[in-house]
This record gives sequence, C-alpha cells and structure tokens, in this order.
Amino acid sequence: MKIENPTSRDIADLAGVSQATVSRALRNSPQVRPETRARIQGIAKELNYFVNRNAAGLRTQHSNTIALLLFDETDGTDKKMNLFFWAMLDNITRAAAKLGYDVLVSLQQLTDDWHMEYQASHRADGLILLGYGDYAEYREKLDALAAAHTRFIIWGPIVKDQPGRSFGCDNESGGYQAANHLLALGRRRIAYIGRKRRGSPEHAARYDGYARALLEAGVECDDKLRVPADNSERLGYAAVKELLERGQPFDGLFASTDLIAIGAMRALADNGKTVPGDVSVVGFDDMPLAAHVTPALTTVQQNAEIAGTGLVANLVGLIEGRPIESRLMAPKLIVRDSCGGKARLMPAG
Amino acid sequence: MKIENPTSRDIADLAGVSQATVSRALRNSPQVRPETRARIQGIAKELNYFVNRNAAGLRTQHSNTIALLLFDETDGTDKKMNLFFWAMLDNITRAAAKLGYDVLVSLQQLTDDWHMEYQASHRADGLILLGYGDYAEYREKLDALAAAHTRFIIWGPIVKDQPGRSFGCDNESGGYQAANHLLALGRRRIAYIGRKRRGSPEHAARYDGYARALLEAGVECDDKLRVPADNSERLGYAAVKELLERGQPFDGLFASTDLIAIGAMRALADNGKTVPGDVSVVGFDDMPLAAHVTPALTTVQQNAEIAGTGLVANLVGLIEGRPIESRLMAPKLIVRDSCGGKARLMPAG
DNA sequence: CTGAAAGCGCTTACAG
DNA sequence: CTGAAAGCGCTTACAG
Repeated sequence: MKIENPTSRDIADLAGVSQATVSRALRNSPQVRPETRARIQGIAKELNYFVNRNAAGLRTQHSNTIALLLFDETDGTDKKMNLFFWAMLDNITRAAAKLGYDVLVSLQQLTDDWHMEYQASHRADGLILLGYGDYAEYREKLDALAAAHTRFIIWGPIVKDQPGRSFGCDNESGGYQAANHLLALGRRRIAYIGRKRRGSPEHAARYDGYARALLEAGVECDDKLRVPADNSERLGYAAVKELLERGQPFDGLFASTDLIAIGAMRALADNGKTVPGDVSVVGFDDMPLAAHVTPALTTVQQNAEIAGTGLVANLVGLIEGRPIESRLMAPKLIVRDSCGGKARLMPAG
Repeated sequence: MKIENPTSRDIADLAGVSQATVSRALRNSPQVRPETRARIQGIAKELNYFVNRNAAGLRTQHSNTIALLLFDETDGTDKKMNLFFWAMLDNITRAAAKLGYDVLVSLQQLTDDWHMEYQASHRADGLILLGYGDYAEYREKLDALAAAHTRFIIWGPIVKDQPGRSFGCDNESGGYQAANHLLALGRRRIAYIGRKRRGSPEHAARYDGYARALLEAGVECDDKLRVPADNSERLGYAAVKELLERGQPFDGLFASTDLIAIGAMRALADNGKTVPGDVSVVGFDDMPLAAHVTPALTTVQQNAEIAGTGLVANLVGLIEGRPIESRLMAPKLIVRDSCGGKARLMPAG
C-alpha cells in the first residue's frame, strides 16, 4: 500500500468513493457520513497523503501564506539586522502557524521591487512590512500596494494619511517614561541622543515623549543637549564626545536606541564620567546585550510577543475581511543599574 | 488598461497572440521572436502581471521554495533561539533568493510532525533542518524523510549512517584550536565545561578536539576538570562553582558555548579569580555578546555566511539532481582579551 | 516561430 | 449523503 505521490484520486479508488468525497472528507465536511470520513482519513494517513497546496491554492485563490518582508536598513558598517526583529519573527511564525498560515521570509531593500509581486503571484495572501525606514521614501510603493488591493500591515507608528494599517509601539509613551524616570531621580540636565525628525517617525516620537516629560516637569528642553545619531554604538560614542566638547553640563541621558546608549556609556567611561554617578543613562529596545553591559542598561522594552501576535492577528483579520484599525502597544520601562537609586514615581500626566 | 487580476490570457488577448506564446515569452523562451517577446513583456509589466505561482507550481510540480525548519531546543528558562541561527537565516534567505527560491520558515519542536508534510504538500522542494538537537531522537523521522525521497540538508556534523546529507562546522577542529591556543599561552590545567556525549554530536566533537590537543601536547586530560553543562549562562556559572568546590586547580577553561563561557567568567569573578590573570577562558560561537563582555571573550567563530550559502547551495543541488556530499566548514579562532597575552602558535598536528 | 490541446490536483456549485 | 463535471491558470509536448 505504498504509492509514490498519492493524490486524492488514489485515495478515492482505495476507499471506493468519488474523488469529490475524498476532498470533502479531508476537509472535515459535515456533509460526509462520519464512518466514510474516518475511513478516508485513515487511508490518507496511511499513504502519507497531504493535500497539494498548489492545486488547492489555484482552486481557492488562497495560499494560506503570509509574506514577511524585512528591510535591512543599515549603514553598511553595522550590517546586523535589529535583534528585536528576529524575536518578532519567532513570534510571528508561531502566531501564524496557530492560525493556519505559513510564513515566507524575504529580506529586502527599500529600493527593491518587492511591493507588488507577493500577492499578485498568489504566493502570499498578505504582507507584513518590518523595518525601521523612511516611510516617505516608500510612500509611493505603499500607494501602489493599496491600489492593487494588497493586504498588508506595517510595523510602525500610525502616520497620518499613510495607506494601509499599521501596528506599532507607542514610542512617545516610551520616551515619556524614560525621561520621567530620569526626572524622578532628580536629573534636570537631560541630554537626548538620537534621530529626531528626518526619516524616522519612531525616533521622532521617542523624542516627543521625552520633550513632553520635561515640559510637564517644568524642566528646560535644551537644544544644546541634543545630538542627532543613527542607530549604532559608534555614533553613540561620537555623540557623547560632541556633547562633552560643547561644554554643556548634563546629568541624564536618554538615547533613542540601546546601541546608541551603549556607545554613549563607553564614551562617558573613557572620559572619566561615571554611570550612574555622574550621568544616568536610559536606552530603548531592551536588546539582549542591554542586560549584560556594565552597568546594566535601564531601557524601554517593546514586547516582541505582543508585537508578533498583533501583527499576525491584524493581517489575518484583513485577509479574512474583518474591519481592522491601526493600533499601538504600550512599551515598558525596565529598570537596571545605569540610572542609579530607585526612582520615586511621579504621577503621570 | 487596468485589469483586476490579470492572467496570461488577458495578456494574450491584448497582444493578439495565443496564451501559450505569452507563457513562452514571459519565460524568455528563445523560441519566441524577440519583438513579440518584448511586446508581451511590456504589456505584462504595464498590467502588473505576475505568473500565478500556484498554477505554475501545479503544472511543473516545483514550488521554487525551500522550507527552513528551526528546532527550538531550549530548557524553558532560556527561551531564546540561538543567535547564530538568526544570522544564518539572513544568509539563507539571501542565498536562496539569488538562486530563485523563496524561503518558508517554520519553528518546530523535535517532537512535531514536521517531517513529511512540506514536500508531500508541494509547499517546498526541499528542507533545511536547523537546530542543535539529539539526532538519535529524530533518527526515525530522518528515515521517513529519506524513504519519501524528500530532499533535505541537515545543519550539523557528519554522523555515520545518518540518512541524508549534512553541512556543518568542523567542531573537532574548533575545539582543537581553542585548546591549542590555551596551551600555547602556557596553560596546562585546562578545564572543559559543556556537554560531552549524550545527544549532542557537535559538543562531543568540540570536546574531542580539545582532548586531541592536550594529548598531542603531552598534557593530562583530567576528568576531574570536566563538568557537563547545557547551553546557558546559569549552567556555566554553576559549573565553575562545582569546579572550585572540587578543589582542583586550573588555569585554563574551554567552554563549549559562549553562554557557558560568559556564565563561567562571572562565577570566576564572583569567587575572586581574575580572567585572564588566574584563568584563561575560550568560548565557542562568537555571539554578538562575546565581544562586549568584560573581558572580551576569545572564542571560536562559525561563519554564518558560509554556513547559509553552503546549506542553500547543497540543497538546491539536491533538488536539481546533482550529486551532493556532506561537508564541514572550518571554524576560526577569534582572539580577544579573555586569555591574556598573544599566543605563540604551535605547529599543528 | 506560433497555436490548439491536454492536464497538473484540487474545490465546489449543481443535481440527485 | 454522494457523484459527475467544471474550472482555477499555468506549461509543454505535438503539430504545423
């Protein structure tokens, strides 16, 4: 009873029913008599039969596959994909599997022609777009996706008038929590290192939250304490050197990513400043490294499980025609050693 | 000239040729007259047409897709996927794309029923199995895969009589390099922390290389300096405590993974031992963390790019019917600060 | 160089 | 509850 590549017809012959009945039985159709169904499923199992996905997909026009498009936005020197995305991939795959979807992974450049192919070729029923990038740059592609009725979810902030739905982290709240923590520790000259505007809404939001916290506390938000930096240790290091050269005193530092914070801490140490003695430092991301540097970095954590599950749930909702709205999830401050003594919590708002 | 879901027939109508000619032209068949081909491709582009992969796959019996099966073999507490695998995923996707293959990712348990479905359902033309695990445990599944003529490549060592082909790292050579480095620094009481036999051929090979180096150098390979440990910081920490309690002096330490080494270094520091002053430490993996701990960890690096590219090349070779042999790639010692002064290289062999 | 035709293996109205 | 039939959109011998 071994058949090389069994089809539903082989099973039909063996079971003495029509091929249509086999198809119904394998899909657990209530139309099929229970005993018939059991017999057919038994034979299928014995033959190691699995429905040919190409045939089923051709017929139903569904692939039951999600395409995960990762943009590797790096500056060439630090060619590593953001670790948070790897953690999300893990959760995305699990969440998708639970809903009966496969995950196709593709690494892309923002400049690639990824946008149309996946759904048009029926390789995927929908897309998840993952990667920090300049939304303005690929705005045109998002428009094209929307025009082609492609289902997609963007990981990231809610951007006004942006086509499609997104799911992201409330970066503004994260920046607010970070700055508030520093304020609660008595810090008043709080520097900001990170991108502020151009090309990165998430970093802009982190800055906005930081600025709001300072404003609410009546603390000056001094432009001379702000240094732009992209996401790398090297640039965090350089930014602190720049700050020190400016001669502006500071006792707190909020970096828009952990990598920047880690580079910044190294620069502080190299210049005779202690952390948290002289300067309290907060990062953003909670990458695995954050817990292992010395001192361990206080940072704002994005929960990869909530992110992965949320992205998949929303995309599948879109695919299945349910109404889906863009959403933000709340980040969480993880207190470690880089800020010093336990903060007194300030009332929010 | 907008058609919702254009098919090759739509293009044929527009171009005034048969659907068969469209199919040929899109596949760049030399049979089609160049001008005709150009015209057809122009129309296809304008319509945003992409070949329906389900239909093409059904017809050709190829999916042009590789399934990447990741086994998450963790002890529950450290639920993180090995970072090396994430780096490989990156390289696997790129290598596959270059050869015209998509990558389907799935996280599995060794106990799951992953083994038969992917190829039988025509979702994938072949499998890459990635994950440290007990080969003996899933031997039965490998047999079933082979019996079903599934094409697959296993990431890992070459195991005698194991069905299928594998591609891995020469862990024996890595262990040999690590121990030789310690010997060249004058260390003679070199401890080993890691799994040795049960369920992990790669760790066993690392141990074997270590033992061979000691043997060749005429240094005793003392069982009392060996502590078994699975891959986690916690267990590395515990293993050093165990070693210290045994009261056996040691001046070198080879850990079978970086995580173990990092935990071990912390335990040494907590017990008043300096690294590399009192004890020189070598790890294995070169995870990103390794360069950032204090002191920076000397370790054995597996090149994720060679690994990813090799796995894909071999699998595609198998899929396309070329003869493929199992292979090992050479790991490389990365010297940092955890061993002390520059080693004098010993002649190999 | 091009076309007519078969067929890949399913799912699902339609009929009974 | 079951079967006969159509058709999803391609690729590829076969014929010219």
